[in-house]
Amino acid sequence: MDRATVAAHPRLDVCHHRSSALLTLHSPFARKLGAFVALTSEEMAALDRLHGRRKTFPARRDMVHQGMTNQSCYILASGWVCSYKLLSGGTRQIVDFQIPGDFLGLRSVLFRTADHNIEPVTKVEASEVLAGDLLDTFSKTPRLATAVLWAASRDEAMVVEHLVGIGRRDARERTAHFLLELGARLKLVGLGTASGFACPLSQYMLGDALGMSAVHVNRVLRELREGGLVTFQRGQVEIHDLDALVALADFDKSYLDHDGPLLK
Amino acid sequence: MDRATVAAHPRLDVCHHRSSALLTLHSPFARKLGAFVALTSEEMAALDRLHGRRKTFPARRDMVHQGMTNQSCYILASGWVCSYKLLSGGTRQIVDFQIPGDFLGLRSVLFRTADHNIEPVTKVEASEVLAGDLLDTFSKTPRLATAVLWAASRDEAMVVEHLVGIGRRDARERTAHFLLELGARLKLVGLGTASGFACPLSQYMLGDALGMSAVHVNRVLRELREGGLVTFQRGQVEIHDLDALVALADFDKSYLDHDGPLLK
DNA sequence: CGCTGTATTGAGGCTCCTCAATCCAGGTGG
DNA sequence: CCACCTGGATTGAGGAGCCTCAATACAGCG
Repeated sequence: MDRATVAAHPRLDVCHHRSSALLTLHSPFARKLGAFVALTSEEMAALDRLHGRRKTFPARRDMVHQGMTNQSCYILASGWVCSYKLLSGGTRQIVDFQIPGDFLGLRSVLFRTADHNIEPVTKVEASEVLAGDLLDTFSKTPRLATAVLWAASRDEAMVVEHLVGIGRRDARERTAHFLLELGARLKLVGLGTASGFACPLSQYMLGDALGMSAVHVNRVLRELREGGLVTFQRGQVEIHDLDALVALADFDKSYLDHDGPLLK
Repeated sequence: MDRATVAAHPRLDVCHHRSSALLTLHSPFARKLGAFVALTSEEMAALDRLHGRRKTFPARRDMVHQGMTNQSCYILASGWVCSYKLLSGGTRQIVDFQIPGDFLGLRSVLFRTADHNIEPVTKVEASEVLAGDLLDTFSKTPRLATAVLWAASRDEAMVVEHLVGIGRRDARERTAHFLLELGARLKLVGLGTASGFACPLSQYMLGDALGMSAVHVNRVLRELREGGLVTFQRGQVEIHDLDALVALADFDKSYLDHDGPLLK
């Protein structure tokens, strides 16, 4: 994997989104959008201007909760957050986790009121994106609107995969799939390797994400550990038998990754 | 709820998307986008041009299946379709049903290869939208890109609600929620009333959508029927006690509907 | 050094599944 | 016009998976 040299014409820089030196000068978010739409330097600059105030949020205190109106959205710089919905019974379902480079709260902005809660799992740093700025940018830089549509579709694909898992995979398969997906995403932003990653999630959170009880999560993790597949202890996930895990989970990462920008 | 008269300036026509006579001249799809972004007549025209060949598909034969490349997407004119994913074990999970006016296959176009299957539930008529036309339209008519982003986000909200249901609602609640959501969507496009709607889905399909077995669907439907809540027989859903059903399902339809366009 | 949140393990029970039989309606061919 | 066929709906019986409750073990922290 040789690094491409920075070409004169910026369009060419992003033909292979993971190999452009120039891109690493921009935010991980810009790098992500560059995977979908080959961005010009103007578009890159517009993206950079989008980043508003840098804000810090403490762990465990909701950044956004259901029903709030006129929210901003955020681009996550460091830390993990989760998006979840509360049910009347007091239970919750975690829809997704966001890791550095992810966009969050887009739906809360597009609809005027938030339809889900956003809670930092750890201490979080994020750039605020004002709703007005976002919509202005879309009208002035239409290709960015398309790029964000693309990114949103990738997020939707993840939610769909999550739905499939909860609907049709049993607890072991579902857990395996979840860990593999998380690992693949973290690897894409340089926060993990093929053999493992740091993971700040508690078994309660895993349970709320996987649609099962924390107790059962514990039993499943033990089974996976005793089967020599994967270990999740003390905030660290170690993948011991990737192939077996992939086979168990029926994991296909194609929905997470692309070879290059789809729109030239 | 008085009907607004058709104003001279088209921008104003769509302030209340369900009350504009002019809009009914356009496709249901245009009406839906108009709920998000107040469309000018030029934008409307661009939307109309998007509709390509009208195609017919027989029931039960996949229109698109996983892995196909270079797909078109479609705007559904009549009939029902479902989007589903197959698992290695031979089971499937239905992610969503599409009804007239819905856009389908957007993700299959944005990514170059389809990540899910699309199967007509009934005989279907749909306008083909070519991938190139779609992207061209986005660049020439940027507000339409934003509008489609909005519509895609609404779809995502539905998938999220579906995920929450499968993860954290039991079979009765889930089924009730599903029927309510379907009813609300059909009502929005004039295919149902508050008291019921025609529904071509078999109990097998319901099971694949709700993440349960067809046998259990049957038992749950019986319970709901015997409880006087709702009857689903011979392709017809009759809602007998809407309030009780809403309470049971913890149903909040705000994610389906909006008061008016969000972007003026 | 107790407090608090998390992890771990056991016991018992409920939900939902699978397998299997029966019933019913619509369509088809004789 | 009826026997047959097919796909869906319905019901029963037994079992697997996951849940809840509850106890105990840990680890970090003020």
